Amino acid sequence: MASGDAKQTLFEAIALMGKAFASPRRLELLDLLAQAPRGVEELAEQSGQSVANASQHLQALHLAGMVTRTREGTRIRYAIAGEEALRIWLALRDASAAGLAEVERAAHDYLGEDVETIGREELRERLARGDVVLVDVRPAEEYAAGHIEGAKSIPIDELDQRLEELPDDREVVAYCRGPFCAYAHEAVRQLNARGRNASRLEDGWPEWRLADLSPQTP
Amino acid sequence: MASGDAKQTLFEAIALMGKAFASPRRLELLDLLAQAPRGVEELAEQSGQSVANASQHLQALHLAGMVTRTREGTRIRYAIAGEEALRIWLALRDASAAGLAEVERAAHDYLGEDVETIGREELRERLARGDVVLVDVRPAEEYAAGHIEGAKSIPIDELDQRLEELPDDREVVAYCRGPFCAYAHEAVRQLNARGRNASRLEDGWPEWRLADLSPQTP
DNA sequence: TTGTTATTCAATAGAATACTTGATAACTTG
DNA sequence: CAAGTTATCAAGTATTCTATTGAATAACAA
Repeated sequence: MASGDAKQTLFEAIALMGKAFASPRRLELLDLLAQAPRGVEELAEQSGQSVANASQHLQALHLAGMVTRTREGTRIRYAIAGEEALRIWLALRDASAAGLAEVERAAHDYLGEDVETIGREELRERLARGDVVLVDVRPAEEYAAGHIEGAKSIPIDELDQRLEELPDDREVVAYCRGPFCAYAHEAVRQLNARGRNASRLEDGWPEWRLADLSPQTP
Repeated sequence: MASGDAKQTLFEAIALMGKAFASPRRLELLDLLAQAPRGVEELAEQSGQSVANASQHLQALHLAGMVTRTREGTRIRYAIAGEEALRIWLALRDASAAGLAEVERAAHDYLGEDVETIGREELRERLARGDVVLVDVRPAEEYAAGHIEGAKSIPIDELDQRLEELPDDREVVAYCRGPFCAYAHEAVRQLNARGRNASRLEDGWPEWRLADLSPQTP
């Protein structure tokens, strides 16, 4: 039987990847990248940290194989590394949410009171029937980087000015970054306040995409 | 919109869970627990670390919600926390194996040359047809804690003395802890050396169990 | 009670990590 | 080529993590 040494190397390599998920700052970057690829400066700003720091975290993520980097002229574009990376990140997030009351509480504080929710499968069926208007309320760049087929982009900031763009004979479904993203909640509240029938997709774009990539995900 | 504070808390809570996967020693404990529940002392010994150290790591895993602990008289029995924990651990392990050439190399050093492999689905079909003898070559306690239905327990150490227990009109399939466990490889080599037709299941008990728990896993 | 066994706690030294600031490198554009 | 962007590197300090040691606790048996 081989030495325990090789086995040790194995665990060390996996831990290297695990370390990538051990810092809130890195997770925040990963969360942003799950929506759309970005440059270092944008990532730094949107996650509220210094550029140098963000760069270091991004390198750590890159070393762990969780993100890819491509040079685009003068900027470097980071993107999430692929299905595996996305799957781990979502699994970790969900497990944490399921396990810790603290997360629940924080989420509730952040998201506000509940609004009506619709599941992925139901949405798919109703889209096929032409039964609903689907609105992507994330920032326009994230929509541009990828979105649910058939969705219309109305960033949450512009929603109240662009209400008439939504046909009023159909129910509205809003979605955003995921279950812990406040945009869709907010959108549904605004729509309800205007007397519109609206609900939000239970999760967001990354989950939808992952489900499309590997149809067996629940 | 709520403060970024609650959002921050969210990432911190997830990172807490991520930290659980950031140390090779902890991962080794988790890997053992993925096979069967155990007491602290056994875990310490089987992973080659001091009892106090193992205890601390186990507490970290417990805090992160990855393991459960139950008192049983004078000993405390740790077990992997559930489907979620198992899924994350396997996802991480696979992603690491897929991404890093180093892991490949270490695995190859450890496992030796390739032997014939059979997939989960194929095994399931052939078991249903009564076409193969399935042998669990892990230690007896791990078999006792859970095994593939229809498998016979022959720990790898005893295999050469118990060859006649295997009917020689059927092919043998061996399985063990998972793709990086050497037992099944070794078993197939031994069987081949005796002129038996044998192959190993491509992964192991935890993967089989997870697939049963949530049938959609690939 | 007094051992015995199994586990955890507390203290500590050394290693690794996080974030800051200021300098440097790679590439574009004028 | 010089000036301007964008990203990384390097060094320093504060913090956190890891593994070790030896002592403390909890459950049980004699």
